[in-house]
Amino acid sequence: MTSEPTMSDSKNTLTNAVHDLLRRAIIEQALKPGMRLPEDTVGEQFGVSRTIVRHALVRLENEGLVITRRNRGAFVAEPSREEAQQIFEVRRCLENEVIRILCERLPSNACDRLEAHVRSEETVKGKDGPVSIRLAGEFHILLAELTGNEVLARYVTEVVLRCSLIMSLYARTHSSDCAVDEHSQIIEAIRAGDAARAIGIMDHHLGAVAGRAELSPRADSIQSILSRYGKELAQ
Amino acid sequence: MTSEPTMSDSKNTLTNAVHDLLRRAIIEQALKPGMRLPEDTVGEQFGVSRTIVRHALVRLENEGLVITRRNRGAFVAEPSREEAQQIFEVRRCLENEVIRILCERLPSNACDRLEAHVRSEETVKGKDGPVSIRLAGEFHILLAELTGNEVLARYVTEVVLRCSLIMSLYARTHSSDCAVDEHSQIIEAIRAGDAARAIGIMDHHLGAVAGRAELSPRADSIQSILSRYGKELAQ
DNA sequence: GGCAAGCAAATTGTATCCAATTGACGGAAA
DNA sequence: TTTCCGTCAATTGGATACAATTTGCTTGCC
Repeated sequence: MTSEPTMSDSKNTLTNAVHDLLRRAIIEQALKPGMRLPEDTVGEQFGVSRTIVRHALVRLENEGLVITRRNRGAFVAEPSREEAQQIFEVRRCLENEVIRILCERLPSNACDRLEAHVRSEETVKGKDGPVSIRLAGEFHILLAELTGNEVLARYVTEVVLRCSLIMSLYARTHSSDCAVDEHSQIIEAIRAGDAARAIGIMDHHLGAVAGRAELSPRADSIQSILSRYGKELAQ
Repeated sequence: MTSEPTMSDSKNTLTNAVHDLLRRAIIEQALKPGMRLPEDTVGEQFGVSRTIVRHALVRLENEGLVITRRNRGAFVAEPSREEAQQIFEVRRCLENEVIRILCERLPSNACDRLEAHVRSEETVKGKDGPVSIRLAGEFHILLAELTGNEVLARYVTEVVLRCSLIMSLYARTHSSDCAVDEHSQIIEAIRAGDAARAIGIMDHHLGAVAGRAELSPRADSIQSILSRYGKELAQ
């Protein structure tokens, strides 16, 4: 589940490699939001031509991790607070569905895999580094993949990745202590087939994650701020 | 809402144009599932180079409307019955969320726009042509866009389009008579703020749509069919 | 008659090349 | 001093050329 079997693993080798590398770099905050991604710089770095980089960037844009401006190039996305709330809304909806499905039909080895993952999360517990961020996200991705619904899994993957990006932008702290514990609780509830409780925990969990990002208070989009100052200038 | 303002309308003009054109052609069944899409054939047809076509195809692949095989090229997707069920599952989940949101916060002009759309659906009622298929889908897309949640709207758009493709593969009939009527009922329920009823209708509606496609009965993958005919030939 | 190997055609994968657009810098005029 | 305009460097948008891979067919052998 880690990261590779992205449905296009064995094809488009180079494009895929660059795509995965860039995505990882973004999620782990090596590439920070707003940072430019010039095609030939990236290309030289990886020893491939712009063509490859370009294709990778197109994909990343589709995933919402990168935005491109015409004739300006690609930038690591900087989700607005509004966008962040929308993403969290969708994520909650999707993950609740995941829980619902898993409580109905849980694959045999599911709990083992989930618990194994939580253990690996615990080994990096305390360190608030990029690795723990990635692992925390991958727990949810694993959960989605266990449903067997690949479409659902793909969407959950996308939203989770974007949430990682959001947290790197807005979160005050990444203290994942409680998170790991809640992951365990979710496993418990699912094993018991208690959908209601599992959804409750998940809601609380996502709420906590979203809460750690200060999404609501400030008005965020430049235009929403400036719109209060009159529009007369723009002819 | 019709089709253009796809968040990247004014940029990448050529790529976008080809992308939209191909998508439309697929949804309206001008390009049938399984049909090949050679890059230079398409390119010549539209008077652009392979570069453009390829970018468009990458996008379409991300949307699940085409698949590409390494060194073989791109084909219009032929969703398996299993995949189709997964898509319907996700669609139901997402559209229920749409309803829930709309019952809470309904934009002022929403009902007008929805009813206008239903009226335009009624004008082509009876004719089971590609246009009515597209319009039926666009009702749901409009619904999603009215939530104001762009992420949600994007996912709904994707699933709805894929459902159109699925229907063109598996549906016995496209009789959209009942569908249009149910669209009206959904508007009614939303206007009344009755989320439970609206969701009920939507569930029934999607169930009917999914039911019109004979998804469950036959095993569909080639290998699962042929496996019953003995495997002795293949060494 | 069937099977395997090898060759040729077609198509994609990748790199390089030219053109067009953008943003920045600097100079000139008000 | 400030604003405006023109030129220039940098970077992407798009097209073409070459390499690698696959496929289907032909040929020859069993």
